[in-house]
Amino acid sequence: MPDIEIAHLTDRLMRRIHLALNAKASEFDIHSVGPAGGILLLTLAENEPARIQDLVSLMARDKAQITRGIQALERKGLIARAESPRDARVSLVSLTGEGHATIVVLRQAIAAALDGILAPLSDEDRGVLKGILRQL
Amino acid sequence: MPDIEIAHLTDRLMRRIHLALNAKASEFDIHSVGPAGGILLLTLAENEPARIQDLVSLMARDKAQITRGIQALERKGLIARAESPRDARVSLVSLTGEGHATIVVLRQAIAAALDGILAPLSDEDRGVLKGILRQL
DNA sequence: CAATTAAGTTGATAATGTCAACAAAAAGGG
DNA sequence: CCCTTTTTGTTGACATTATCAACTTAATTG
Repeated sequence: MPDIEIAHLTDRLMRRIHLALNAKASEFDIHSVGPAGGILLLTLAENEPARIQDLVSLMARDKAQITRGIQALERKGLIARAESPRDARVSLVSLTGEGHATIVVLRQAIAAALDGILAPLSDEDRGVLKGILRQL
Repeated sequence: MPDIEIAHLTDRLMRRIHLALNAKASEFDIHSVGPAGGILLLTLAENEPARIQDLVSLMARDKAQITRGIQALERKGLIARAESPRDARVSLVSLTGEGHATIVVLRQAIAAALDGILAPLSDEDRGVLKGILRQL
């Protein structure tokens, strides 16, 4: 019987985070970016400026999704694009001021939800978990 | 700056597993149960027989989703329901022979995909990861 | 320069997720 | 007991997310 448990548990953890956030979304999701938009913003914050392709691999999602996610956030004024000087096909995406402001709130909400879920873990275990996940 | 990284990394890991499996789905997803159906079957296998409500909490999904997932698998002959003798509202779901057979294949496919993704981890780290996730 | 490859966009469609309303049975309290 | 409240599961309607192929434009390669 092959071992699958990690996949199983990961799915569960992800879903719990999702549900916890969703339950309180109205309190912090001011621009209604939704889960997808939120992840996009956060990924962007840590990799600014980024090309669409970068986001595709960082987020492990289809490029069509990223394109549309970016367009939605752009319409809301949370991000802006600049043309790449070296390649006319790519546009470099970065956060606007409003985008940065949004992220501050987002981060706190996620941190709070996560904290509730990770409660049974010691600080040490959290560190270990993070370290292991980073390798992947 | 609150710490969010674990959520981030978990999302990524989940997506990678999803993509890896999706890419080879045609090779093993004989009954086209899809990701949702697969998780349902596996959860069921480890908690047989289960009530809908059990699956709801085990899988951290909405009850409507579970109801429909169960109906789909039932139509495919992979699971069967029995009435609970103590409570006329609940039906106890369990795998049929065909359901069990399906799971064997499923497990191997997931194990293979997971193995590829977890490659950078030592056996020890995998154990630690599993242990930590179990606490959650 | 022609052919191929890479980046991004769009359209169409499928799969998942959410939420509220509902029926039927159980549980609890006077 | 009866009445009210809860629990369990189902359904409908809808929103969000995911997938896949076709296509445009620009870079790359030989």
